[in-house]
Amino acid sequence: MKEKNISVIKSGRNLIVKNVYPISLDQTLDCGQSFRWEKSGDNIWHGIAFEKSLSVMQNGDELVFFNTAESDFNNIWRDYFDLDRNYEKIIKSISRNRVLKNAVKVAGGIRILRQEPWETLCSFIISQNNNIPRIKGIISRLCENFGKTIDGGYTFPSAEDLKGISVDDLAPLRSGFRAKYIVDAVNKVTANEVDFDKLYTCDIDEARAELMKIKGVGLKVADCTLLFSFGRIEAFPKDVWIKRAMEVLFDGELPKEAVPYAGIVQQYIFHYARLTKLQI
DNA sequence: GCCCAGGGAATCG
DNA sequence: CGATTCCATGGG
Repeated sequence: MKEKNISVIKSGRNLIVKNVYPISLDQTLDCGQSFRWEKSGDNIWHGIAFEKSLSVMQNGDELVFFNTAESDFNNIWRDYFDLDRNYEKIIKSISRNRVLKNAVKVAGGIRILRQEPWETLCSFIISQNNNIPRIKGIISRLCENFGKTIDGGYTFPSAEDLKGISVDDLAPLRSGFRAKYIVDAVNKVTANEVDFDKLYTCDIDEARAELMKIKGVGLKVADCTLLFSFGRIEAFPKDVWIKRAMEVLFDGELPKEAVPYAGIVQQYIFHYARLTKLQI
């Protein structure tokens, strides 16, 4: 599993990371798996995760982590950006399929993030029957109202931060019918009725069922959480885009080359379908 | 006004 | 079971 030659070089207060291939920060941070990263005009991505603020930039095949300690890189960002998974091997394998080979051309720089479970669960509860700009707005207001202020912005409020919250308390989010789902998630997670720890390794259907104890969490939200937080690439979130794309591209059935890497391929297809607006 | 948005619950038949 | 309807809100 470990990729061979990631090299991490200190350069003043920055870290230069080389030999990560393939990776595209633009694709990875703007493909709908996360909602809190923003790129400034100077090509630098800014975000907050695990209560740490990060500015990061890509220069060709180099990643520059600004003002980042090696310990933070190794403890947080290395896993967050999934830098130790061998994507080259996966792409080689799925590219035997002609359509997937084309999808890789426009989306092959995506890394499946390993985000905080609570943030991902909450974000995709908010995502249901919603569009990405408004999802981002609601999440932004959630963080401003209930997160901690740190240098560079607000943290995503933990379930514990939100403990005891009511639907009325969430009114400033303007999240509509989803507020009651957020409340139920807060209640079940803080009460340990939903156990995140086992979701990394337990049977995938058991993991889905665990998350689906929460009202407002169905198969799609569960699979997004398992894929974008727990590295469970066998999860395959089926949203409206994917359903359409699967029909057009594959007559409804995932090519067998893709099955072992379903979740990663899902992101390639999702990004490909949205970019090309399905005029394929 | 209408339609749709990274769905899911409730309620049918 | 599968199919339909409703859910809040905002942009096109």
